[in-house]
Amino acid sequence: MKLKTSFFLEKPALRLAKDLLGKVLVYESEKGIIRGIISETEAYTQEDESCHAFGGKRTKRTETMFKRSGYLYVYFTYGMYHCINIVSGKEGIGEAVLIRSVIPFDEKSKQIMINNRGKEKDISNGPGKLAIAYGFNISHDKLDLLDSYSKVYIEDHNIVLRKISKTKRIGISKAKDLEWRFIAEEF
DNA sequence: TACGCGATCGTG
DNA sequence: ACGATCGCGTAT
Repeated sequence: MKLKTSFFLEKPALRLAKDLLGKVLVYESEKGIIRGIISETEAYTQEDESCHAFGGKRTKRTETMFKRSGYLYVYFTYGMYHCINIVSGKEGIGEAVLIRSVIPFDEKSKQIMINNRGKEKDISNGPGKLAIAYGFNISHDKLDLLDSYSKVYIEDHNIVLRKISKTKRIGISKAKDLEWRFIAEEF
């Protein structure tokens, strides 16, 4: 079932980061429907130095993070990769959850991902990789996952998680010690 | 207008 | 361990 407003509404980043594990990120792409089980996330809040919206910093890029929960925040990094986030918290507060890894939900999704990636291994186990696997880019920024006509949304398939671990975040230079990275280890 | 650097990835 | 590659943010 498609997750609606009540799942996202005003949910803080740390909570949403955990709740998204085991849920399914769906994109009705032109090449077919792509489903992936979210297996790794990271939380970013405006009190957090490594967050793009640290201290309430609103720029053209970060503006999306200040929307209400449930919007897609897409940014371009390292001159070649896109990263996908889901906005959390209340409108006017800059925070989001980075989707770091997904597991293809079914064979058809996997084939589309492989096709988009141009290889068979390690197709969606990293934020830049999964963006390529789905075909997401900056044009997908500011999509509203709660809009009933949206081609991007989250589904609940009642996947049971046996083990969730919490670690330090990756690839950042500030606020390194916060354990705001969440990984679904066993399903 | 100029410049330093990054919520990454693939190769070596 | 390191280079690719370029938009963003901050400073000039």
